[in-house]
Amino acid sequence: KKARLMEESKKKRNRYGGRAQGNQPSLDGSHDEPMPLPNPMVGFNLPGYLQPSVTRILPKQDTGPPFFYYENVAQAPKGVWATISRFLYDIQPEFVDSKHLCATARKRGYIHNLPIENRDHTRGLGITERYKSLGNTFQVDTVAYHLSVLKVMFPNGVNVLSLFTGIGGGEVALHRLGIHMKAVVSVEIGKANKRIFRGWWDQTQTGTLIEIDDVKSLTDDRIVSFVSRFGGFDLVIGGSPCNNLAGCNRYNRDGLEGEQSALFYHYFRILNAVKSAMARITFQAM
DNA sequence: TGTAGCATGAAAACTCAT
DNA sequence: ATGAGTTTTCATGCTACA
Repeated sequence: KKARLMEESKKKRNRYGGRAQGNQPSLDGSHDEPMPLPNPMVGFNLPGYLQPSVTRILPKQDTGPPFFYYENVAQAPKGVWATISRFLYDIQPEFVDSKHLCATARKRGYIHNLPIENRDHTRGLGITERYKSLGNTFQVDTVAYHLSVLKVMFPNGVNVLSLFTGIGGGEVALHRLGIHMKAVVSVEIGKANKRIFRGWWDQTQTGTLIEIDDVKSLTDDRIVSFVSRFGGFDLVIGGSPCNNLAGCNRYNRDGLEGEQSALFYHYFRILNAVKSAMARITFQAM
């Protein structure tokens, strides 16, 4: 019985791996390398957490500018995070369960005389669509914790390249941190998400917002022109689609080569285009 | 045409034992 | 270490109904 189970799981793994791998062989041929998730899932450090915090020294060429911030589901199919890490300069992922940064179960009473209509910036969506958009966005408390280091580094504000903006969780995090956004180039394909984000921006921000529909249409040439127009980006931020990675997908969990999740490679492409365009600018200035 | 409501499994981590 | 049972998971497709 044991042998049969082993055999079956092996077969399944091969079938799954073949599909996930697609016709795109991994660069070093090993897509099954281990990337264990930490337990507890607290990332490199947490505020007030009694545990040795990780010290990390990145190679000079990987420290930026620009800073970048990439996100996806922790529990992706095997090998996916290893691949993502390999493309993003072998930087180790910081896995965090947001339950360590926000309390979802807190019963409180509130007495106030504020208006109670039009409270949150996701108004105007149906409940199904709203739930989906909220479920897909950054967890603002967690992202704000990670981005909080930027506050003292950029007292005059930041230029942001925002990929897969969604309803703007990253921008909301920056805003809550009191970090001014001088300019945001936002790439988002969802009409409802764009409407929500634009509405929030117009009501809370004074900086420049440029909207682009599709990462595929953000060509290297356009990136060069944006970089020269804004003098470079301080932050490239985004979480690429999880559709083909997420555990609850029963139909197309095809891994990083899946139809939507393969857009990760555009994040990689665009980040490198920004880096090289910015390197050229500083070289010209010298 | 669009959406609320509901049904649909499996990979992989996790727990707990040996 | 290994294994069996349990738990968790940024989803998708169909149907009824407005």
